[in-house]
Amino acid sequence: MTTLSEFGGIAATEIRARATMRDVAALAGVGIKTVSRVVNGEPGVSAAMIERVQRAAGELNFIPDFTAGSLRRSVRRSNSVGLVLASVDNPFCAAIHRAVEDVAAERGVAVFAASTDEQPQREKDLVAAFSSRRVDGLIISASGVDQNYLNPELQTGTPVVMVDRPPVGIDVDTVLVDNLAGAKGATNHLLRAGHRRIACLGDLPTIATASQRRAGYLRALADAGVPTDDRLLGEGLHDIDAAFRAVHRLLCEEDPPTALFTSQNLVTIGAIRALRSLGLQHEVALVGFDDFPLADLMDPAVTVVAQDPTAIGRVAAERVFARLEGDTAPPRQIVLPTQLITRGSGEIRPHHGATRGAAADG
Amino acid sequence: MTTLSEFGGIAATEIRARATMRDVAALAGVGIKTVSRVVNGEPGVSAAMIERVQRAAGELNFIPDFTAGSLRRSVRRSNSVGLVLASVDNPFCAAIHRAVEDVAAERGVAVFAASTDEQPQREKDLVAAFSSRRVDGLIISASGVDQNYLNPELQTGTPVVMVDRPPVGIDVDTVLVDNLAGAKGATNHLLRAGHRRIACLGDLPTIATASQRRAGYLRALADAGVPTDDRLLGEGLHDIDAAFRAVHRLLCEEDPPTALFTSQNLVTIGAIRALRSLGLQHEVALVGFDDFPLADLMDPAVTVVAQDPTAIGRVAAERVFARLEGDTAPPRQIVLPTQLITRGSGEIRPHHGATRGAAADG
DNA sequence: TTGAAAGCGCTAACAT
DNA sequence: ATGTTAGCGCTTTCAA
Repeated sequence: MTTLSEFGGIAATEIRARATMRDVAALAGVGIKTVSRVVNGEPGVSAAMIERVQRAAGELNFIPDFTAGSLRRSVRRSNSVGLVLASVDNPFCAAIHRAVEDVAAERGVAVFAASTDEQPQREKDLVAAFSSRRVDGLIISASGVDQNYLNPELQTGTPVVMVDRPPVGIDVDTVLVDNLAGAKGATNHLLRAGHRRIACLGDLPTIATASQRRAGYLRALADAGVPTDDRLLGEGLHDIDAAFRAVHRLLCEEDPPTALFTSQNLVTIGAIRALRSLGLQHEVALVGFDDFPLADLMDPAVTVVAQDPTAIGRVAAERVFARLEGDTAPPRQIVLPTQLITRGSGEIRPHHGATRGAAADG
Repeated sequence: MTTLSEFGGIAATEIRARATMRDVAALAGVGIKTVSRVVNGEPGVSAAMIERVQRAAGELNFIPDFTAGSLRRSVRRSNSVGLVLASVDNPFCAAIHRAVEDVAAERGVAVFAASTDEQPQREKDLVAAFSSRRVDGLIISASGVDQNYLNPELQTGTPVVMVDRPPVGIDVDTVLVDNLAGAKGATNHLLRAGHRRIACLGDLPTIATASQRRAGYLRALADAGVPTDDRLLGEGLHDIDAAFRAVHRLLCEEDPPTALFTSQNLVTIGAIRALRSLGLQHEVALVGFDDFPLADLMDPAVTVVAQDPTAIGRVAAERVFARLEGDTAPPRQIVLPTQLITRGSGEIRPHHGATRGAAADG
């Protein structure tokens, strides 16, 4: 693999310090300001000068230090934004990330992305890290319960946009999905199919989206006059395994639910695995909040309440840049709609008294 | 949503310029260097001074400008790295991203991530953008055919590590997967199940991984003395739709394959959709290169050659930091193994002469 | 049209 | 233990 030759441990290609504007100016025999003008495409430089400077810059492989420049620039921008997500590795977050990147790239802005793993302290640490790098704006999916710590940052005029979860303690632009309506719609869909024993399986109620989805579920039941049953309310389900265990237990108990509403991606997948392990995937109905790749290729295909993470990311990034371009209107809360996508699992009708593999429609 | 009051369009909370070390020094009534020492935890400051400076810094919400500092620092680091991927939104890339982030975070290093969409020009533009922000290192999954453009960057001593695809024109640390062995293993697996007409469906042969996987497929056939058939070689399949169409056509032609080797994630999914649309998912065997979420929940579950993107990202990041910490050994090529995960689709035995829904085992 | 000098926020080197 | 000065690479200001 080593094709470039080496002599006594010293690489054939010497490490050369990076060329500066001064170096380019010296080589071209001009003033440093002329180089600056050429590099930045400022007017008022003769064609001959431009040619001469560009030749020198090319020879030295000069790449201007953007951050050094912005130290003195009047409109001081780092041309970077910070993106704080649950995990860059999560499909929902990754879609937001990509959308943010696309909007930023149009403006020559680079994106720092980082993951909190839902740890409030990490959220703060990341914001501090981005802040000390003087990002022009922040897009944050909150992990902590309180975003008070952002106040100093806000006072400097740095735009902050919250995504997916509403902020607490600060008043900033926010891009959310209508979790309550989506959850209500999902539950109504199951009620319409004839279900009366519908379980709601969700994440920690301290997570705003989880509690809103739960509220939507409860609202739908109440509106339909269907009594709630605490045994059908699962909480604190954070990953696939926890969801699997909770659903498995639920279905093996007395008087199990005939339908499941799972309020989050990973919970949905855990539920599918539990249903399969009991052979109940065609008996017990399932509607999940949040779409996921290949949901349509499952057996049965999975009915979901789809969000549009790309739209969330795009709108959030647009808010950041609007603020940077001078928008001083009061903070806005933008609520994006959800969409119920029926694929099969949510249209299964209730199988009364069936614990496993049983029959008889309601 | 607007809870903070406004007066005549002027926010109640005035925008205050960010505090500088000088401001803190003035408020604390000390020299600027003392502030620097306290902020950076340097020794040789009395407890009383530390207390006084910290109070002033807190009062002004002082956050040091890291980039300004590194301008003068002897070991000049931005404490950031650039990550250039096909798309941050792709599960394989996102897993690499997360692993890089984790290694970087341990060192207080932030990650710029960006997507090329396989466009060579974008690859160059992104490297230039990161370069002008003086990233300490670069991790790149090549989209272009040639990485010569990185030479100036390399001359400055910036560590560059290539991931997933080998570099052309430069000699740097590289983290790859054993594509040839993996593809050969997948093909052998199908041969062992009795298949003789095995199609190979891949991406553009200009993509190194695609051509290596194809080579592995051909090698396996040659070793087994099975003649190749050009009609069974699909190329240039970039997305799910293209793969769907190619596989659909292939299976509807005369003398269709009894097994498929798909050399990439999206191609595998396109193939699954095509098989399903023809009702052949239980007749035609399938082994895909690259694992994907829920592959085990498909019907049939999908046999794959799994890569470990987390390991790729981790190892790549570790190489970058090893170089930054002074490792001057010749560039290394690190080849990570693949793993055949049998789940069902790859163990289907050949159904001779079957075009759709037919029977009779071989 | 061109360039010299000052200074952005910070650290290094050198006082005190 | 604390402070002063110069200077990182660039842009701004202002002069030529």
